[in-house]
Amino acid sequence: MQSSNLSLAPVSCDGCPIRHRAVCARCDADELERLEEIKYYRNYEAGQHIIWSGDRMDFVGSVVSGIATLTQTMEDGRTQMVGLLLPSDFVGRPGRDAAAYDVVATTDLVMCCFRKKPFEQMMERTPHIGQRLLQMTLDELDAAREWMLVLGRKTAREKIASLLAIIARRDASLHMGVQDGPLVFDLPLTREAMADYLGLTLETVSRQVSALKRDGVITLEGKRHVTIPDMDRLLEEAGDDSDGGYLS
Amino acid sequence: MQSSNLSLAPVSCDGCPIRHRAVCARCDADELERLEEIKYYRNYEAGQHIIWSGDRMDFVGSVVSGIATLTQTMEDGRTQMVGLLLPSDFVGRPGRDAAAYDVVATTDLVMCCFRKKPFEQMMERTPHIGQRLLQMTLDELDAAREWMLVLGRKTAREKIASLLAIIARRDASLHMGVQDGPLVFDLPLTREAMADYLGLTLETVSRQVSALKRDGVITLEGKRHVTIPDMDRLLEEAGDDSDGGYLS
DNA sequence: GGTCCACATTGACCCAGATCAAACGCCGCG
DNA sequence: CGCGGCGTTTGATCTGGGTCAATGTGGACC
Repeated sequence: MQSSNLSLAPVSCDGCPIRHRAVCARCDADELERLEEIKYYRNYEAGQHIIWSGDRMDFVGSVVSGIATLTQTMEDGRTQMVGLLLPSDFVGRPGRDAAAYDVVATTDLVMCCFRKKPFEQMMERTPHIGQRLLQMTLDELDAAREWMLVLGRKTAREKIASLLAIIARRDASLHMGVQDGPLVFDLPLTREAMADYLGLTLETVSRQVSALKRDGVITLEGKRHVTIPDMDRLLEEAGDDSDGGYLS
Repeated sequence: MQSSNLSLAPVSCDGCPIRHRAVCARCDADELERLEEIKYYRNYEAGQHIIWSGDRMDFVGSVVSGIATLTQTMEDGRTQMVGLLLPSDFVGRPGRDAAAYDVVATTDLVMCCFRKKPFEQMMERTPHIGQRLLQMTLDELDAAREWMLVLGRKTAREKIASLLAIIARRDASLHMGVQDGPLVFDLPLTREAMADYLGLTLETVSRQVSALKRDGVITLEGKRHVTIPDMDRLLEEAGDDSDGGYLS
């Protein structure tokens, strides 16, 4: 189950895979040095709770590798995912004591943690960190608002198509090969997690994925390996502007 | 229709009603002075479009008085509100050229605008602005995520109750009288706007409002004036944790 | 190779909320 | 005073997606 409990974390920021995308992106060598003093790495296994909603937070940090979900749950068990955390995404909120959401690792995961108090102090003195965090927060706010349209107004089929488009797009932006061929990727989520993201039941997710497959919008190998022969077609199914023309 | 086209805007920041809640909240006298050089006021009438999605933005700014909505619309006309802008809320995104959403005034409204370029430059030099904007953006992100739970998982009745609770709460926090009596306020939204906020049809909104009234959860005078005899009861109907215990 | 278990698919049925349609109430205006 | 329009309510009907239940599938472990 835990293929390796050895730390796969980078030892210093120099070789860090998220060095230029995380909160620390704008920091210079000097600032980085001070960050290193308050940072430490933690490993989590797939399925493990990283943070429980309501818990006192004594750290903030960045996802270095792996994937986690941010979820909210009502007393009766209804669950809504409110964020998907990918490498370089920030976890926690400076200036708040208690966690507002559950954070769960869906794959094995490495976090780069900063002790909260010193990090907050450093934010006061280091504009670069706050500036970068502002950028990232604005991006997340945009993503959240995009998602509100999906949740509030799209049909089940459009929801699934939207999710696939998002995952495909970020996956493409990761291995930045500008090959125009069919997109291929692995779904990092179970059907249930997809349902929690989309405000659906897992049965409906399963049915709509099957329908998209039947209609040739996607191809499946196994349950997780997806091929998208025609991205425009997928975007059409998602109900998005066909031009897809918003580059951040 | 336009009761008064005269500027009701404050002339200087000193007497400004949102002085201590807007982006400028942390600014000192000196910084405020520099802000005043790049600011100007604009008035809008109820119903007027303030910003069209996709338009080039040459300003950012704060709502001084009045209420506006942030909405996203699909080609086929389905619309989803993604934000409700109240006095002190910030409009526009530094570092982005094109507006991502439609902004529409739902009441007569006054905006305090800053020319975008100079504002961005000033943000670089004035940490206080960025810090405050970060706080505000984090709050909005939390609100958006709260809303994702409402959109994705709540029933129509719970959605209406949630919206009423939110409006009641912010209204209470405005006229900070800690009177524990029944809450009373005016709905700032039409049934259609409520529907756009909640991902419902206006008929369903109307029916559920009637149902809450019939069941004594709320009282209505006319179509807009709402009394909430028992806030805990309303929160229960909203499906929220009964304790309501998150103070920011 | 067989068993187990978690994940996934598929089917049958039902209901909350959408859709379509009609009518109400209120206000401003000729 | 009657007219028209907008926001709203209410009713009748339809349907997308939820619910409940059974079955399929593949990988880990004995």
